[in-house]
Parts: sequence; structure tokens; C-alpha cells
Amino acid sequence: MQKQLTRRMAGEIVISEKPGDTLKKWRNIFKLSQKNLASLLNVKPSVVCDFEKGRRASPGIGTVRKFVEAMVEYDKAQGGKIVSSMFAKDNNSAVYDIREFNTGTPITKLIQEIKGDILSGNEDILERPIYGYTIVDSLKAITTFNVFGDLYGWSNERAIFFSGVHYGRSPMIAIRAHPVKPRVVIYVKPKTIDKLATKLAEMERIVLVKTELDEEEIVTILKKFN
Amino acid sequence: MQKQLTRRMAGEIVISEKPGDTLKKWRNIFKLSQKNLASLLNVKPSVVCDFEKGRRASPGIGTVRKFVEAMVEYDKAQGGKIVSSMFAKDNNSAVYDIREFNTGTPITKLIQEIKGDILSGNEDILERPIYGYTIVDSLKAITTFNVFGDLYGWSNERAIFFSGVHYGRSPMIAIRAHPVKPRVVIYVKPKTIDKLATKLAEMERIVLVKTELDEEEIVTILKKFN
DNA sequence: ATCATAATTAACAAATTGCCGAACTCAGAT
DNA sequence: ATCTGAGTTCGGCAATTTGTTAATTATGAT
Repeated sequence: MQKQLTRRMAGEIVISEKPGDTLKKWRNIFKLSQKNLASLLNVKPSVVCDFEKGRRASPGIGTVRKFVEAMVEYDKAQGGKIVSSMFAKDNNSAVYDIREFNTGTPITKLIQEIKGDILSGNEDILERPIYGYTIVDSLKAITTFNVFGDLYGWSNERAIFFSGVHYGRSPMIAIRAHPVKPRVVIYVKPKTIDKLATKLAEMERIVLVKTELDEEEIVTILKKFN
Repeated sequence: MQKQLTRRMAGEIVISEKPGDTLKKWRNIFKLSQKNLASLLNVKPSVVCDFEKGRRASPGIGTVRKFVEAMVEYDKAQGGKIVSSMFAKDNNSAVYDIREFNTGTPITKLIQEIKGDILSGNEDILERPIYGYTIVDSLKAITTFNVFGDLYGWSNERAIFFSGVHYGRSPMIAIRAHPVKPRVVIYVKPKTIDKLATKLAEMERIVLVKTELDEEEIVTILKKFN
């Protein structure tokens, strides 16, 4: 959550017309004076001012990073009120985990690591790299509300894990209906696999896989990926 | 949509452990060679490599910006396939517009600009600054699906406009139920205002306003804000 | 009118970036 | 066996950033 916010702040600052103004905006949101912020960063207040006023036109990303991380850290030390107020609780979310990789990981490598069995998918697709994954509870995903907008991180070159799968039809139907498609769909400990599921996967040219590992084990394994 | 993506890319690069790797990841996603990218930027390929390999520990945000914008621009020229594939269509979204400001805008100023009438809200709150707004169709927001997770941009110090309001009860009830609260709620051309709405607003210490301008006019006015 | 705090500005030394060009490695394709 | 495209490494140099000190200008509060 904190990392998400720092990224957001950094992105906003970098792309802004006036990075200084954006920096200032965040400083204000965190209710810090230039002096306060400067002391968190071990620099003089004039430095903070220089950046806000755009006197340094293109600060290094290291500087930006220090700034945003200092603010978030500071808030955390104060109880994290600001940071957490930025995020809706979204408690009953169907999304168990979602992450992006920096390096493209070949589909085959992922399948191997999670001890997956390929149910559908021809060889030419299997070497394609993916850049992230999402783990969702399929029942919640369908019953609660529109998770299908949140399944995709920032690349759709990704794998989607469905847990709580019974026959595997509904998730594939949902994917068929959705305009954006993942590269790989992985059923976590499915009861059985309906033929329709594999058929749809073939039609969509999606690699369909099942694994007997549970969500926790999967997350642990995927932590190693970058 | 493009801006959103550039911000995202920039943020990821800045916060990344290895900004170079992240840069490379994006170059790969856009299917560009170092040479291609270099020529888009009017620099030599070695420059691209130097950044990817981290020879420059803290490149300026100007550099990062050039890089990400070049990639997105390039994709756009090719038909924008990559960028749009990053976003689910989400066509029937209830969100009409959502934006962030760089500068805190006092609530009173906003109300004045949109010719709003204050229905509830005592003076000490009115001077507080807000940092963004969201305009939603209240009916869609409630009937279609969980928009209430998407109402908040990156600051909850914001105004929320509801259009299609009948009595104004449902939107306030939803806000009451939701853990994150806006500073200002504005009803766009409401039919009538139920007492319960103002009562709830008072309880939540939210400024409740109505305006007779329509969505388009509001967006035009708010464009001036920064 | 005065005092304190916050913010802005100028001037300057040391370090770093941004870019180039040229040499080099490492596949694959011919 | 050689060629080509993609990527890597690095010395060098001008332009910029990073940080300091010290003086100056708001902005309130007493």
C-alpha cells in the first residue's frame, strides 16, 4: 500500500507540467513545512524550496524518491493516517494478490515453478513472456461485484490464478466476455475441469493450467520472481 | 488514458530498486529495440543502454519523462494498441470525469465557480482545500456495480459530483457506508433534496451543495483549475 | 510595532548527469 | 566462417544538479 502510493506520487511528480507544484501539493497533503521535510531529508530548507519553485528543473529520480519516501515514512511514524486515508478498505475484495514483474518471465518457467499441469495451449505460445499475475477467488469475483476491471495490473501479458474453482467454466466464460485477455489462466486446486473450459481456452489461445498448490504456496514461490 | 499510463510508468521507474530494469521492461512491452527507442529520442543507442544498465544512478525526471512519453507517443502513432490493451474498456462506467489538482483549491472557491448553493456545512470546513473531484451518475453508480471503490482518486480531500439525483438520499447513504469520505458532495441538478440527505451530511461533517449547471458545463469550468 | 516562523533568493564548490563515439560481446542467419 | 543486428562498456567533456550559507521577504500572532 505504501509502495503503491510512493509510486503514484513519484509518477505524478515526474509527469507533471510543474513538478515543483506537485511536490508541494504532496508536502501539503502530508501537512509538513519545508523545514520539517528538509530535516527529514537532512538537507536545508532552501533545497526544498528550490525544487518546489522549479529552480532545479530536472531533479534526479533519487531525489524524488527520497522526498516521497520520506513523506510516507513520516506519516507511517505518525500512525499512517494520511496514507491509509488514501485507500478505500475494499475488505471483501476477491483479489488475493496482484503483482508486476520487471523482467518478462517465460510462461513455461512459471508453470514449472508452481508445479502446474498444462490443460490447453500449444507450444508457440508457451515461450511468450509475462509481466505479472493476479490471484482471485473465482466465486467472490463473480458474485460480489465487478472485479473483472481489477484483474489486470498494468500489463495484460500476465497470468491469472483462479482459486475456488468448481468446474472451471465460469471463469473462462467471464474471460471470454471481457475485452482484455490474459496469456495464462491457472486453476488453483480445481475440483474437476469441464471440457467447455479447455475449449474456450483454445478458442482464445490462452494457456490453461491447473496446480495443486494453494494460494499461500504460490505467493511464496512467486516472490522470487522479478 | 495515455497520461495515466505515463504516470504509472514513471512512478514505477522512480521507485524501482533497479530503475534501469524497469525502463527495459517497458521498452520490451512496447516492443522497441534500444536503437529504435534511441532514434525516437534523438540520442545514440549507447545512451539508452547506459540508463538501462544503471550507469547513471539517478537520472533526471526530464530524462525519465522523455523516455516514457516517447514510448507512449510511438505506440499512439502505431494505433495505440499497447496503451489501450493496458486498460479494460469499462464502457458503462458510471464515472463521468475524475481529476486531481496540483494546488489545493478552497471549497468556497469551487462552489462559487460552479454557482453552487450550500445546503449543509459550517464555516470552518468551507476554507479547507481540496485536491480533486469526481463526477458520477448516481443511478449507474448504485445499480451497475461497485463504483464506490473508484470514486476516490489519489486524494480523498476532494469533491464528488452526483448527477441523476432524485432525492439525494442514496448517494449520501452510500457515502455513509463507505469508509473513505469526501470533503464535498455536490448534487448536479437534483429534483428535490430529502431532509435525510442534509442530516447525513451534517453527521459526516461533509459540505453538501447543489448546482443547476450540467456535467459538461462543470467540466469546462473545472478545466481551469490546477 | 515587533517577534517568530515559513518561504524565497543569490552565490558558490563539488559531484553527477547527459550525451557522444568507438571498441566489444553475443546470438542468429547466411 | 562471416555478417548483421542488438546490446554493452567506457573515457571524455559541457551542462546541470546537489547541497551550503546567508540575506531577504512574506505571513501571522502578540
